Amino acid sequence: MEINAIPEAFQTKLRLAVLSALLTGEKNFRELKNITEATDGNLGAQLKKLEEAGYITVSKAFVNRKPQTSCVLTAFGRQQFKEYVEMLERLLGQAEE
Amino acid sequence: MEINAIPEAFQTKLRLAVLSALLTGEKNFRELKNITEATDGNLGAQLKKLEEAGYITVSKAFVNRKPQTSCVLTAFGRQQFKEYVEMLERLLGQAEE
DNA sequence: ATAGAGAACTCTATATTATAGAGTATAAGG
DNA sequence: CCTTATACTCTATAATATAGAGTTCTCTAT
Repeated sequence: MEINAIPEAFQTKLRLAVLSALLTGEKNFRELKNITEATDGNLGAQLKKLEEAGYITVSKAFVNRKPQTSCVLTAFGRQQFKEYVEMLERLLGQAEE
Repeated sequence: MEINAIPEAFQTKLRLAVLSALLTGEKNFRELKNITEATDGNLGAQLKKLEEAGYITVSKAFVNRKPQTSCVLTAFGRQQFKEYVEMLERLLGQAEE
């Protein structure tokens, strides 16, 4: 990954917070809303972007007779996150030599 | 540093690229322009924001009889960069346990 | 049947912010 | 003076994040 080609997924607090939360496993819409403190509309919009970019998978089902949207990080999403962190580590490392 | 309070400095490619470039030492306006491929106006605007936020120090002088703007990372800027990377590492680390 | 509740959406308007690009100030050199 | 180079300021535009209202869907209760 190059410093001039940082994916949009990492360029807002909200999307980054969503990805971070998903690193530790599946989360539903409510959980993400609590974690990020975003409004329904905004969270929905950003989830859609992350899904379209292939970072997460969104699935819908009825759980306890209530609708539930669940989000999981894709292998690609996890990999990109890792590469992003590694790029930053590399830059920071260079500086300390 | 908290995932819900990521500094704005890290929320665009351009500012992040500037900070990254400065990790390895002082850079002048032209160098930053080449590295980031930004326009004069945009680079100037983002440098101003980074300066106002205390991440960098901008100084002006005449070098070889030409005006030269030089930018250096402040201790605060370096520290914040480090904390940002550490936060991401922590999040990534959690996920792998 | 029908009404109501809860979840999560869609849609639209607004606010914020990044960006481009023109114009400007400054100092040096011819 | 007039030109050149640098780096700025200013303004308009484009892009995009966000808020919030309204909608859809399914289940439950009456």
